Amino acid sequence: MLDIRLIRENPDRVVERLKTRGKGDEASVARILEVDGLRREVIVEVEKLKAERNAISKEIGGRKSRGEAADDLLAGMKEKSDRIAELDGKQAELDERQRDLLLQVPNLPHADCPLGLDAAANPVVKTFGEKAGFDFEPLDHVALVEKLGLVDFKAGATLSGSGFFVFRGAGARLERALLNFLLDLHTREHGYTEIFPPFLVRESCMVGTGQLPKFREDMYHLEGEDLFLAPTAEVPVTNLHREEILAREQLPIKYAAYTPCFRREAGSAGRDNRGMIRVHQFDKVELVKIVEPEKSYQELEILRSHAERVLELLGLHYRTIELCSGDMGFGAAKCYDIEVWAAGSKSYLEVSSCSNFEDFQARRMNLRYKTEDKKNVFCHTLNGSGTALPRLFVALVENGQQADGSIRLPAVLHSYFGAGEIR
RNA sequence: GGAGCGGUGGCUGAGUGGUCUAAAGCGACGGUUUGCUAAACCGUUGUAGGGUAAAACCUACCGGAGGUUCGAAUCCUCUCCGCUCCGCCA
Repeated sequence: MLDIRLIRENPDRVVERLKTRGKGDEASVARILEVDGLRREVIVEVEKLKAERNAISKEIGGRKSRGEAADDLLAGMKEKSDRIAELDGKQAELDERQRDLLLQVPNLPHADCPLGLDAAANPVVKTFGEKAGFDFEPLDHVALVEKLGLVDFKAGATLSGSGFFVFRGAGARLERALLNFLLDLHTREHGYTEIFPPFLVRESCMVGTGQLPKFREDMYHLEGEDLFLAPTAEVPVTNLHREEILAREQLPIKYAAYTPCFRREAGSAGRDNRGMIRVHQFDKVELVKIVEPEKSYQELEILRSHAERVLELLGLHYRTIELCSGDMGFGAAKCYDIEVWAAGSKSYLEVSSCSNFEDFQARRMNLRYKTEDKKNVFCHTLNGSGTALPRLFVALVENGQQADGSIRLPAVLHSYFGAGEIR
């Protein structure tokens, strides 16, 4: 959520920055300012009336306690109170309208963010390794996992519908091995505190991290209960500190959490619907940071390096791209995507998205810290996948395949998996 | 699911309709005194919004939302959260 004062004081700058996203969001700035103006007019009037009422009530109290009559003061008070109630109602309505509008406005892209309207304008900022070479035609993961019995797509469809799958045998074991590897890496070597949160969260948490109110149709919602299935651990983990004022010494806070992620993927029917690339439930280890504002961009670079390290340890070729203004997610001010090469699919798969939200989420969830000079200031929040699993699984399977159909695993996984290859 | 008890400032905790401008204590911060520390004494001490050139100042906030009243921390209704016990349960 943007600061209403920023919009009030620098509307032109806000409009100019929102335009770089290319989604027409700047149109709401004028409406927000209009509501804000009306709102402040009402506030000035109602507070003046309240001050008068308070003064008269106090005088009435004083007289009554001395046993004096106060009828002259009581006259007209009822009308005054009714008018106050009326204006209070009007103000509440305007407050709500203003908040509704503000919650729909995306974050302002950072000044460094490359300008552009879609993925074509995203610069590659780093590449690691090279595409694996094969002296045979590599298969894609669907063929490989079915041949080896690692994943059962049909069973997933039977149980839950399309977009769900079942790991079996060595496939399930590899998934579990990867989770352990990732959590160990981030907690032991990168200094994150492990969190295992609830997978169901309140609406207020979904608003806090920015999924709601705008993206409701992408979320699973429980019938009869006001709970949502978390689409990412970002939601429960970042909201761990909602409505808090943290001590400066607590920062930076660094959390790593495994959760399954639930996404309806409404509107993307037919896209990537083969295999495990785009599914309704998948596993992910997420990294979340809560930091001081001055340090958030430096923390973003570190966060990104932690996600990249996963692929480097696994020996997987990847590229990191910087998202341009028009391709960034709703809450991000700056964002990197990390894409791993999958030799069978012959494509780069997004396995991590590392974002700095600045104070966008913190303002929504009222997450602050006390500065050295005792001011309460919104924290900056960041998160990045470290990493998403099914696509990592795909890359390992496709890049590790051998001519006989077996799969060779990177050395760091051997102890986790209990073997060096799957056959 | 049932019954009961609670929710007040950074913390403890008083407060059953009118100077509540929320007592008192603790803590924290500043000061005086002091060889140093401690003690003692004095003072300060929340959040948000509005307002102003800046101030002054004003408003709201006692879990949340409504209501009663000229006036609500206090009375009423609903609700959320916590704790205890019972039932059920992996």
